[in-house]
Amino acid sequence: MAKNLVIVESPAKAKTIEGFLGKEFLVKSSFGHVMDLAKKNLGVDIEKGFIPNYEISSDKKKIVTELKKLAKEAEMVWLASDEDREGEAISWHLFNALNLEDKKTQRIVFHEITKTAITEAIQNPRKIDKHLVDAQQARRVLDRLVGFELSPLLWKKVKPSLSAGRVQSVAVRLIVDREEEIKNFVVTSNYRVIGLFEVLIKDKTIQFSAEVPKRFESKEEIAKFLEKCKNASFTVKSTEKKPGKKSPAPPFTTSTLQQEASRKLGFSVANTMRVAQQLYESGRITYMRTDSVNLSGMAIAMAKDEITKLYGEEYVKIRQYKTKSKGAQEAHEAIRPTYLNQSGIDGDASQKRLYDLIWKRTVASQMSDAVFEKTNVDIEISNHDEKFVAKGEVIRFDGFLKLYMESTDDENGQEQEGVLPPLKTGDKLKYKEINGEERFTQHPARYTEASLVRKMEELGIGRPSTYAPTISTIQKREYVVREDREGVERKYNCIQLKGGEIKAVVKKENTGFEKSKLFPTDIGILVTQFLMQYFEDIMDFNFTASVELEFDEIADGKKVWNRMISDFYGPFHSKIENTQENSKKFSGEKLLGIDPVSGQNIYVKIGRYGAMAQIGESESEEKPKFAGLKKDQSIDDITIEEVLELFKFPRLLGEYQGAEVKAAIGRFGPYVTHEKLFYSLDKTDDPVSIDLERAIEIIELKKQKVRESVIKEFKENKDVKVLIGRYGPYISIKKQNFKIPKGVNPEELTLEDCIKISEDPKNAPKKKFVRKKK
DNA sequence: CAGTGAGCGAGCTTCCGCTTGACTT
Repeated sequence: MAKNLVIVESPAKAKTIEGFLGKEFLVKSSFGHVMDLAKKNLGVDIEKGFIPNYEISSDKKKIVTELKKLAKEAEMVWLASDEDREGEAISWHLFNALNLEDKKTQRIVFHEITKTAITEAIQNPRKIDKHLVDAQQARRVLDRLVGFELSPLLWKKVKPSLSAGRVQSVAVRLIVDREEEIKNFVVTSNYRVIGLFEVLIKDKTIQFSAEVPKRFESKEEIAKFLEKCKNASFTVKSTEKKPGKKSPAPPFTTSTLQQEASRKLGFSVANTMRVAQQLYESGRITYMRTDSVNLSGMAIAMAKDEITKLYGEEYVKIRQYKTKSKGAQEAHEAIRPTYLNQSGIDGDASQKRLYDLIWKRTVASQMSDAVFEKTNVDIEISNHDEKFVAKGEVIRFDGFLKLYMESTDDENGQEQEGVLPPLKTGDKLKYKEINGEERFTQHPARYTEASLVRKMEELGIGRPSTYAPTISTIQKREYVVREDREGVERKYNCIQLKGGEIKAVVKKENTGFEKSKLFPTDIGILVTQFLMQYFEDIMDFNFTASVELEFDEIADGKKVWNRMISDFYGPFHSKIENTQENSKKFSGEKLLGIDPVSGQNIYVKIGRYGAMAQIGESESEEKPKFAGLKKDQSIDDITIEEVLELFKFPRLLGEYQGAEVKAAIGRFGPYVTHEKLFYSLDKTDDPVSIDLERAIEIIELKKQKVRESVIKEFKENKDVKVLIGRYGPYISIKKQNFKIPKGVNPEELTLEDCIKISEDPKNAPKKKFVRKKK
């Protein structure tokens, strides 16, 4: 029996550490937090001074039982959760949940997973820091109070099942605000002029381009300028050389990894985290949820060796990076390869690509600066005050660029500055062509998942472990959608001087194209408006940062945690009560126009089931008519014609096999119905224009699919069927589904087998909440 | 799965941050 039990947070970490510690130590993991506020109700006793009601999380009962047993048998228990607020709380929860004794419990922390660091930690144990635990309790209770008082208010005032919270609501606000900025953005245009020049050097003609620094306001102004250029001579007036340098980006944190993987590999935030988890579990990289850019001494030494071996000593430059992000807790290292001498790994394509990115970024971070020589050449126009400027860039020493260059979010990219010919003052130049081109100003860019994470990190909102889940929550709640949008064609003016002639042409370009961008939905906009109106302080971008300061004071023992919560809760709760009583239903109702048939008002608004249109007044005696909007329609920009179309449903298409076929739009999108059965339409079908022929095609196709899905039927009992679905074969009995136990051949199932399987409580279907019918 | 939208009242939804598998019709 092991004398010592060490408990860490992650099982992969436990495995590594056990190797360092020898037989006397058993290393186990808690799989993160083991206790949390009660799931039901508020979980906080407000009257008694915000006493939290903790319980062991349902998915941790098993591990707690096991750890309890091991702790009892051990002589000493070492709580080795991470060295941050949450980690301290995990240790404290373990202490309570495992009924540990003070005298046989030690708290240890280490910053890197090396034998030295761990041995040193064991030699320097301490006790649980109760102040730090209190800071975590304050964080936890505040989030629960905010989330569990705001959400029910939304259910009542806006729509059921919605959610609000310190992090997610601000994330949605960022996207809503950005869309508003874009809507209000006024596009203007101006002209830039680029000349293609020729110079004769050693009997060779060399071409290069130069730009007029000034932007021209109009076509006419450009034409005048080009007219002058026709007869002008061009001379190099001055050349200037300046040295420049570029430094590598720091090693990856969760947030920067998500950004780079999005830009360079096109990964979603969730995908990046899934692949990184796989790399971590197979021991390829260090921990992937971190806000630290720090590398261990060992990692730096490995990087130095590797760079020297690959490129030589002049490429090495050891650097210590400092984190800039707000609220960083730095319990881990930066994300880096475990073994820097492995430049590649086995694995699937995603794993290889992500590893390659991490390896390059890490190694490059310890390499020399790239050194440039920048050249500026001014070109005089003999009959005009304006000048042309040619810019060139030559790399004198590539340094880290040999390996890796961080990409940017700027979609237009910078102009590539090429190599200029060796120009001297007084050189005479000839123009080949001079082009004036209309350029448009651009609205601020919509967020991608990764650029939203960057913004959140900048504001100190959310943590490395929650970026990906938060992004998926706001999409799951349908506050935000991630979409591609097609661009539109735009015309722009060009004027060219070539061979002494000036020619104007209109060219076309595609603009407004968006790939995987985040757009707010009607409901996202509405909820944001509601929260901004009644809870501006929670929606303030600095709210998290300011409560974080208070958490720090609690951690330092300068503030009592439940006093801080009490000070916050008082005014917050009055606002909740006030809004509850004094505000009306918040539906975003908008008067769209008049119904030409009835002469009544047409409104659009958000109802219990989402966006809808209404003809007539809610308060009138005669009940108004309602119609749901289609999924891709928005109350923001729907037209009255589109709304009137919606009221034409259900449309009778005709008869098929003696029964009516109708088309309509339901909760799950457009469908046709026939003999009381429903058939969803394809994305390409439009319920407004679909004809009987196509409807029959859809009906027959679905019927065919249903027939094909049947593996077995029983004459004796028509209710019982063996079917094949998305996840393989299953048993269906009167709309209830049961999975087939492993090792059973579905073809050989008898009716008795099926009934037996369905009656086994182990296979009972999960209880699902079904909305009651009226 | 399904054609709702008033109001009533039952029972339900909801937060953030720490961790992985179990599980889906």
